[in-house]
Parts: sequence; structure tokens; C-alpha cells
Amino acid sequence: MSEIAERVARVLDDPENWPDDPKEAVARQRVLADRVRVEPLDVDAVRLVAGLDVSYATDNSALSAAAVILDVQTLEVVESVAISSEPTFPYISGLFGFRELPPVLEALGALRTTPDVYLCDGFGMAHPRRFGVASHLGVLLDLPVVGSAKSVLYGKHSVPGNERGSWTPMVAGRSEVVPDSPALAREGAEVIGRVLRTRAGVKPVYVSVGHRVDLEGSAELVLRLSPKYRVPEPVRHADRLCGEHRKAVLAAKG
DNA sequence: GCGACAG
DNA sequence: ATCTTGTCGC
Repeated sequence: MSEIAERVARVLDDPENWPDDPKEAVARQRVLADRVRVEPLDVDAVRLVAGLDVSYATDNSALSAAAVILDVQTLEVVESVAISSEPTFPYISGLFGFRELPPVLEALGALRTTPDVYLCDGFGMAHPRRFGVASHLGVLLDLPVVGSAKSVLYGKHSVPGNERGSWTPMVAGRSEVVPDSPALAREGAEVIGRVLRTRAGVKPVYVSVGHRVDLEGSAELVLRLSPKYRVPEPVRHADRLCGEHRKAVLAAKG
């Protein structure tokens, strides 16, 4: 059993990690959020990235997770895993991890290749309690995780330029005030993420630090992983795979 | 009290 | 997230 598989087993087996009540879940987030660490990410040193995603039926009857490892240089799939299970926690905005991480962890435990970085479809620190699913996963396993979301949950920002690669900062807070230069220069502006245009003229993605990476490196990595489409390749592959897997399991069950 | 609300 | 036809554009 790999080192990561062992960590996964310990994390899944600890009841403390899986509250069944939203109130307890929020309390748990506040505790774990203190363990989030920002560390430099040397993008040039990254070889393998694992994209993660989850798919589920509207009626909550099934839920599948996929982990797909890609070579950053060639963007070719090195290994992929998909598993299926049932939801154990409801969908509540801000409490994603408690619903999606159990199956994601199961998939990660089945991987035989060890990626350098993990990429989640969701937020890291750009979250009301600075503890989105990417941070949640990162802290549970103490591994480097980057968050890449498709819409905003929390924070304010202005709109980046239309060219691929342009970006604007996401700042903590809920007011209508956008973080223009004076606002950022102002003391106390807390940058929690980055709005990144990965494709010219197309809606941007929202990048944030999950755990043990930094925002600059995370954004650079996401941009490299999105040479053609809005969503970074590892997540696109994982999205497609878990969707197919869920349908296949559904068909098999009848 | 009211509006917002990742996937 | 999922359910889905047609449609606009490179």
C-alpha cells in the first residue's frame, strides 16, 4: 500500500472528519482552516498533475469520482481512476468537501502513480472561511492542492482583459466595491484568489490556493494546463470520466 | 430581515 | 451537478 493510500485510509476512518450535521461541519472547517499553509510552487518542477472531479445524479441515487493524472509537458493521460458510491452529506454551498471528498479520497487511494500536484474543481482559500474543497483535501492529506472553479462563491473582483492570460485579483469581502488598484494598495486588502482568462473572449476561471502552493504558481500552472479550453485539461478529463462512469454504473444497476 | 450561494 | 435542441461562430 502506497504512502498516500495509507493517509487516505486514516482520513476516511476518522469519524471526526465526517460530521453529519452542517453545524458540526462548519465547526470542523474552522479547526482545519488553521492548518492551511501557503508555500512556493515551482511550476517548472511539476511533472504530474492529478485532476479531480465528481458527478452525481439529480435524485442523489449515485455519485462518482474520478482522478486523472496528466503529464504537464505532453498533457497526455498517465493514469486514471474512477469509483462510484452514494452521497453521505447533502449539497450545501460552502460545505462541498463533506459531500465530495469521501469518493475523491477513495479514487486517490486507488491511484498507483504519485502526482506532484492535485487540481480540484472548486475553491481553496477563496471561501467564506478560507476553506474550500481544495484546501479541505490538501489539509486532510497534507499534500499540494490547487483550486480552479467555474463561478464565484465569495469575494469581489473586477473583470480581467479579454486576452488569454490576463487576470485580476479576488479580494475578501462581499461589498459591491471592486478591487481597483487603490483598493489593493490600501492597507488590509486580503487577496484570496485570481480571476484568470484561460481563453480569449471566454468566461474566466477562478484560481485559488488549496494547500501548500502559492497563488502565483497556481495561476501559472492552471494557465499551462489550459492551452485550448477554458477548464484545465486534468479537470476536463476527470469531469468526462466520472460522468461516463456514473452512467455506466447506473445502467449496470438497471 | 434580505440576498447570495463552488458543484 | 443534471436535464437537453438548436444555434451562433471560427
